[in-house]
Amino acid sequence: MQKQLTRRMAGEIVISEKPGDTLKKWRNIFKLSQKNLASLLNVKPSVVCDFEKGRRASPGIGTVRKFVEAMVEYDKAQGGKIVSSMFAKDNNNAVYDIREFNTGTAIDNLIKEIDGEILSGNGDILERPIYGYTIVDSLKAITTFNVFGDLYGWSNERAIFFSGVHFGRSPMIAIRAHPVKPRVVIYIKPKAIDKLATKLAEMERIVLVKTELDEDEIVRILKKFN
Amino acid sequence: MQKQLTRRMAGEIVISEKPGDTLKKWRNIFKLSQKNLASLLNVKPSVVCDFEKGRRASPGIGTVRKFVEAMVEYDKAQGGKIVSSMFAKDNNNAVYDIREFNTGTAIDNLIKEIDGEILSGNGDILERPIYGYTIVDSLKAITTFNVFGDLYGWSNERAIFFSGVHFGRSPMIAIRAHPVKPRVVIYIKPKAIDKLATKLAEMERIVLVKTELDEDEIVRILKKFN
DNA sequence: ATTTTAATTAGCAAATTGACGAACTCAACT
DNA sequence: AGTTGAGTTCGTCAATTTGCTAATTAAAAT
Repeated sequence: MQKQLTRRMAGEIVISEKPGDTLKKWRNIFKLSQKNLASLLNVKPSVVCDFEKGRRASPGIGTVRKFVEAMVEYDKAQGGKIVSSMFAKDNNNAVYDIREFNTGTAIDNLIKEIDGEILSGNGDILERPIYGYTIVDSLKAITTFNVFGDLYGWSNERAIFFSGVHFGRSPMIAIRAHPVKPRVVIYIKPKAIDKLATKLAEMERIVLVKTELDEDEIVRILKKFN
Repeated sequence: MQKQLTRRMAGEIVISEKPGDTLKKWRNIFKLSQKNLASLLNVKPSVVCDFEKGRRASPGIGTVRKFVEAMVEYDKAQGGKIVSSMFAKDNNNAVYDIREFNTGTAIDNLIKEIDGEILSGNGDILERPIYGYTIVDSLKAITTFNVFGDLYGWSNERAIFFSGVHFGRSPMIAIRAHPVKPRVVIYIKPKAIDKLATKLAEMERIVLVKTELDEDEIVRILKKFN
């Protein structure tokens, strides 16, 4: 649940030009001062600063873990606003459970364990290892716009660009239906703008924008941002 | 592209009971021996072992980065089989681009940069910072079963359980349509099994299974696996 | 104009990492 | 029986990290 977020945060920090900057980014997202975060960690503010400023070239993963977990824990204690703003409510989620194994498990072994009956498949294909499983509600999986779960990198504080827009209704309806909302929706070269789209945008307090640039140009331009 | 994978790997390693085990898991996925990986990193095999066995309680993020990037680079040099097996082909993907900023950018600033025209939204809401963006093809986003992108934690070497199955056609059709395939599909308490389902499973060389246990029981049982 | 609050910089002591090499186990071949 | 390959354990040591205190700058608030 929030483990997923801590992983995302940790991964981003580790694989980053400037881990310190990324750390700082997250601290800001959680609306914590250095002093504040330091006290959560029982260290002095200068320690936090040293990490953010990159004085430590390669901090230990224990340090990273402490940092991200402290932030998430803190948010949880405050009601979990930040964390939950980054995830859809599990309510309407097609995924019932998802987990990884640390070592491979043979398929037939797993089948045996769950008392499964094989309807198709045989031979050494059954001996291949698998490394995790997912349980989904098939009905929901087909009827839910779970695509939109993919759209939120880590924060709903973001812009979503839509290309191939005809009237601009469908994207806004989908957003309306989805529990997590972006701050900005930008239509790329829309054929037209349906009134309903702007109405929904207003209702959701989302900034709706159109542009006549194409995707490549937008990408090129946005590269400048850091 | 593969940055996303390195982040996932790094995040998993950092936020893990036993980072060494997770490291090992990934090394196995990339089908590398310790010796092999060590030579990629220009260190001796014992170094790799020390990390996997947890002799270092908190290795530096630089070390983690070196490890995961070496593995991904290695795979890339071999044709990128492993990495690409974990992602849908970009061909059929609704997501055109996805990126994060390291510092927040004001909405109106971004709008200005891309020469956007505001159709709805005003006031200080335009000054709020955003931290990333996503570009999607709306048509594909609505018509593609991108839900299934969510189902693949990090590997297609996995089992997918489907609950609420009626005839078992829809899940297999969706899998057939999706570029990434699981190794095993397990129906939980299906009402019936359509012939088409088994036929498709054969075609895709997927092991198709049904079980009469319910989700909770399966979860409980699978907890044993590590 | 003065005081807080937030963030940065730097020197230092203790603890830990990162890497090596050598010795050792344990299967799997030949 | 002997050899190879993969993986493990451990003593060693230079290089780095971790966390402290104290001093300094910057920006907000009284």
